[in-house]
Amino acid sequence: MTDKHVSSSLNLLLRGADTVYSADELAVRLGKKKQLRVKIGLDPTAPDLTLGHAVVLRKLRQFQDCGHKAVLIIGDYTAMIGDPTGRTKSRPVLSEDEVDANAKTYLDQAGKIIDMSVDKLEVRRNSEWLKPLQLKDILKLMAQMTVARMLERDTFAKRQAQKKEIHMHELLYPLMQAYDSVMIESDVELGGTDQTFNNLCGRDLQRNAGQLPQIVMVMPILVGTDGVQKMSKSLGNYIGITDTPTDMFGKTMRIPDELMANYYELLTDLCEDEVASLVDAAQCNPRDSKERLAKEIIRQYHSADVADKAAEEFRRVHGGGGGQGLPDDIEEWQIPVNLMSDGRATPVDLLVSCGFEQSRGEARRIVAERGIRLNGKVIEEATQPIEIKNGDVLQRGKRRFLRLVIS
RNA sequence: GGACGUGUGCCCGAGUGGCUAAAGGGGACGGGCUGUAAACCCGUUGGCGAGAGCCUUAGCAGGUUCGAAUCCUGCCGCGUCCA
Repeated sequence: MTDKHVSSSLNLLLRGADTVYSADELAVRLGKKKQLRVKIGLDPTAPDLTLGHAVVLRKLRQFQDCGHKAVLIIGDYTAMIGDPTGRTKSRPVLSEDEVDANAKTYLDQAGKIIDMSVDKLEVRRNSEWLKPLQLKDILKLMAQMTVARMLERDTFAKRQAQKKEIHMHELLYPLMQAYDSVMIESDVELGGTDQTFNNLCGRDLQRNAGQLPQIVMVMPILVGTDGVQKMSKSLGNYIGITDTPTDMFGKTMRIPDELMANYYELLTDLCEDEVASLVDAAQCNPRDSKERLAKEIIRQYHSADVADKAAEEFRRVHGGGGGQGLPDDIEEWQIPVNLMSDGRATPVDLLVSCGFEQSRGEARRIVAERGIRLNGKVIEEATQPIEIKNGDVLQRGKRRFLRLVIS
């Protein structure tokens, strides 16, 4: 690698990063022209990946593309504590089978983003080195940290201020994660900004162990589709990596305009200038830029073809006024025979039975709210039987469709 | 271990014996307006019932009362202070 190469890959690698501790060190290490070990930790308790995870994984991919090696740590042992960042309650211990299953799903999904070839990826579980530790080893680990420093950590500090409880074992979490860095001799650790403290701990332990401290690169936390909170599955404001193209497209179109620039930067490869003009309302209709964004995202997890189709479908179903068209793929639902009588069925029965509504009361309400249509026509009466033909389309609100099948 | 508090619907939060299925806000959902954005407006937000209406619910278990989410007792969870 020439110096020129080094500086161009440095530019690429720094793109989108929130903070690097430190960029200078990174430049030096890249200059050594050896394959770097780039660590990323994952939590086997939550195997469903969102675009939030993608931000960090995409960065990891960039390192791989520059010739470096990704080291994925499956935190099967740290998961027993649960990252205090999420201030989750104590977590149930996962069985080995669960860890296996979760790790597999995770890898399947991550494979859509990172390079899975053997020379570019190493997968390890931290039980490998954490499990055999004796109390004396743990004490040695703990001796490398002071209480004051540990309590500096924002989540602990916050809880202290609010007089909330902090369990002693939680204090160990950052150390365990840091110890991972020592064990795999990582050169770079990637994470979200909420991981800054944990990752920096790794530097201390490595230094004490006589290793060159890892460079810590933290990526911004992706804001969810609500435009307010961090993207997470439990908050329901997420776009999943395994979402269908239709969902991915729809969800992306529904993000607040202000989020576009952010999503462009963190989730696509478009260059800054291009993004700048797309985001400038004077130069580009926000709707069109958002469509472009949705396409760019879907292309990565599906294909360019699929992305175009999703865009077309979206325009057809939702475009202009009320939106008349139907989606390409409508899930079919077989009406149970006992609901039908004389070719008729009651809306309430249908709605509850097909899962659109949880209770008959809800079903009655949604009909009263004029939220249910059959073949595009609003159903007025919740309890009057209506005629159903094979292939009729039942619609709830603007985006849920079901094709009724009568056998 | 002791003292005092506190526990309400998805969340926050009012109520402090009947008019309370329970104010208000948030969220969510539906409708309107739009670019299915934001903002804004309207509506819905325990179950059953075609309907009148009936039923279940206020940490848990009992009790007082014609009647309790509201008063009493015990238990549990949480919090603050003291040891």
